Parts: sequence; C-alpha cells; structure tokens
Amino acid sequence: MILSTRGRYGLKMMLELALNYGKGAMPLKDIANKQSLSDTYLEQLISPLRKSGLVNSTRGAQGGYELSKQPSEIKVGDIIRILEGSLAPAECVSEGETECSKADYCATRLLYEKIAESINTVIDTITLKDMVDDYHRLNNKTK
Amino acid sequence: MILSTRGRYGLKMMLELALNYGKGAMPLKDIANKQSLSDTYLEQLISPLRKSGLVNSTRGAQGGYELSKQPSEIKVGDIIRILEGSLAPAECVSEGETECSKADYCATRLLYEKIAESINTVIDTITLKDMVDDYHRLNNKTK
DNA sequence: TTCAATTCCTACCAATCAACTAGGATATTA
DNA sequence: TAATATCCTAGTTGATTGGTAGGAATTGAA
Repeated sequence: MILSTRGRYGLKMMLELALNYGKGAMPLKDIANKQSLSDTYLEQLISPLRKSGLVNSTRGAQGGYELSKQPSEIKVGDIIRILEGSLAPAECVSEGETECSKADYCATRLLYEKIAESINTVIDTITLKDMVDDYHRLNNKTK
Repeated sequence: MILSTRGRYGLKMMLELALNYGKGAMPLKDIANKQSLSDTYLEQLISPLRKSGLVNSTRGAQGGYELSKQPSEIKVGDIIRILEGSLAPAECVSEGETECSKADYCATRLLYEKIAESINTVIDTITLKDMVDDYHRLNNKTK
C-alpha cells in the first residue's frame, strides 16, 4: 500500500472540508463522525495541514476548520506530500535529497524518475474541486 | 519512499542478471559483491523470484542464478509486484481485494484508481532489456 | 461570568514491519 | 571429499503505524 492512513484519512478530511467550502468552519468531530474515524487521530493529521496553510482553524465554541483557499487551488499532491512525505519510489529521486554518486550511470534511477514523474503528474493535476465534482457525479445519479 | 529495499535490491539483482544473460549461471555472491549488498539478505529476495519462475537456479559448485527468459520478456512490474506486493495506493484498488462497499460513491477511490493506473502503465511498459540499454548508454558514453 | 465546545500540544503505547543476521541442510562439481 | 553454492527456517533490532490519554488555551453563548 503506497498511502498509509495518514494520507488516506487526510484526503477524506480535505474532501469533506471542500464539500463544506463557503459554509463556515466545520468542527473536527463532525468530520470524524461522517467518516467514522477517530477524532483524536484526525487531530494529529490536520495539524500539519494547518501549519502548511492549507486549512484555517477557529478555536472555541462554534469553531472548527475550513479550507484556506478554493478547492480548485488545492492539489491532492499538496495534501499527500504534507502527510506522507515524498511519494518518490526511492530516496535518490526524492525532492531535496542529495543525488547519489552513481546517478550518472545508474539505470535503476532512470526507472525511478519515470515512476516518480508519472505519479507527480497525476497528483498535481487533480484538485479538490475535481474530487468534489466526482463526488457529486457519483452520488447524485438520480437527479 | 514507495519502494523498500526489497524492490530496489531486487531490481538491481535482476538488472545484473540481465547484463549477464546468455553467459551462464551467476552466483549470488558475485551479484552481492558488485552491488555491495549483503548476500544473505539477497538470498531472501531471490527466493520468491525463483518460485515465481523469473529466474532459474543451479545448485552446487559453479552454480548460480540466471534469467529464465529474455530480458525483453521480463517487465519491471513483474519484479516489483513479486517483491513488494501490489503498488496500489490503497487497499480498495489493490488486485484481488474485495471492493469496499462505498466504491460507487467514493471519490477518493477514483483518485486511487488514477494513481494506480499511471504507476502500472510505467512499470508494465519498461522491461529489463530497456534497463540494460539504459545501462549501456549511461556507461559507454566515451565509446 | 461561567460553562460547554473546540482547537492545540505533548507524551505515551502496542503491534507490525523493515532490514537484516545466523545456522545449518542439501546438492553439485572438481 | 572438499569447496562451492543454493535452499530453508528462525531470530533480532530499530523504526514506523495507528492510534490513545490528558490536559491547557480559546471562544461563543446562556
């Protein structure tokens, strides 16, 4: 499994916030209840998302979380990288890593670069808005 | 990191065997020495590759391992799946898994399917022959 | 003004997994 | 028969995963 619960739960949370976008702050408990997840665990996951500026928080009663920008401006790659770190297949093609000394004659590295590129293309092309659209398409078939 | 040492070392081993293709059996110790890896660890990794029929083994003195078919017939996806299991981003899109009940209205699943598809396309398109070609291109620049 | 709701923060914990090592049995060739 | 290999099972150590626990700080509403 490429994504751990961190990335998967994080995506679910962010989708929930995207569905709620424009309707004010949403308490974490509501998100946890909707997704049947532990709210204390989700707390840990939303913290880095807030620190990275993807979500804003309001403390106290009637507080909660909301997206800091429009769903169309948040790429799923942003979310995944914050929660999972780099999705590179190997360290030598991970962002910010020092290149290994064999880079120029390493054929496996070429392979890793191709895999990384294809993954990054997908997760940086799809935004939360796309997921919201998918959600509505999947759940409002009868309308 | 998507690939653990199992997949990465496995790929290196198989590339080494591909470079040696047609020249008879290659003992594991030689592979380990060339790659500066632990031969006892590599032993564990080559075992499933043999059981899956990707490599043949010859026991005893002058024995070793060799590819069971041409490098062009072995996809890197074959190797990775044997050593790492499925590269699916989440269980619900992993081969052989029972679909989760929310499949039809789950927007995150759609995302996982797109990621999985792009990864599979890459690793099932590239064969060991491609890696051998890359290797020669990268290491014989002066020729 | 006080209470309930909520975010925020640190620490802990159990179970699993990753990356090996160890030791020996079995097979083959020189 | 000695050396070279594969083959097989088990153990070991450290990190990671997927949480829980407890409480401090903040805010809105009664």
